[in-house]
Amino acid sequence: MRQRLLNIFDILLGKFGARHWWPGETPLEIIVGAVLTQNTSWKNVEKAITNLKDAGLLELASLYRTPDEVLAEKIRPSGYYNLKTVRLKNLLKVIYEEYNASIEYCKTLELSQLRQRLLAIKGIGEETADSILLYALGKPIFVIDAYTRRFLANHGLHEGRCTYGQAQDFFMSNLPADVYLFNEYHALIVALGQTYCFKVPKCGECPLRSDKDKVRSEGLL
DNA sequence: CACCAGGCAAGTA
DNA sequence: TACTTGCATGGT
Repeated sequence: MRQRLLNIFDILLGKFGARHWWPGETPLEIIVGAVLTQNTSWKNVEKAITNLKDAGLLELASLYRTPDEVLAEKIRPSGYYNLKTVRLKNLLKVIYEEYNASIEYCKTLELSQLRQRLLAIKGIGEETADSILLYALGKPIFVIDAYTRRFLANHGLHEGRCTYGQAQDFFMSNLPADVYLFNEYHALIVALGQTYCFKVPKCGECPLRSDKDKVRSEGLL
């Protein structure tokens, strides 16, 4: 399976090229994007990020002291704005009070301990935590998302439905713990999903949306 | 008009 | 453990 996964990686890399993820210039921008993109299209998140940049708020101290009502208005385009305002503040509070108000300091901390602390924050689930760990802090952990689940189901790489942890274990036990590889692999799966758009029906028992979509992406792989 | 998008938490059974 | 629901905007 290790060779199969590495082979798929090479094919995807050849097809789509290096993705240079995460789309964001600074670790803070990546962290903010990770929260704002929860169940939301990246296009809408871009509008929100632009608003924050224009207002000079995409900086740790500014963001932390901005009143909730103001912050909510800036991130409005990303949806669930009241919820996400609280989630961002919860996260910033931990960075401020427990991590020396420094994202650089966070990078020096141990992966599993940091992950556990992030998951304890209200509004930070597994995908958001892992996106932050991998893309903002450079920790070797594989990010699982909706695209990745469809990818696994469509290509029969994993039997039936699996939990987040099972999907993550699948990749991490079959690949070397390499930040570059995890970074690029996840980004390439997203590129594949966005290109072939293979969805899984909510109601159906079959994990595959349609044979047509499966064949299209299988033809590539 | 319906449905979806790079989730998460809280409630129910 | 396994559903269900609220959260909300913008694009198709």
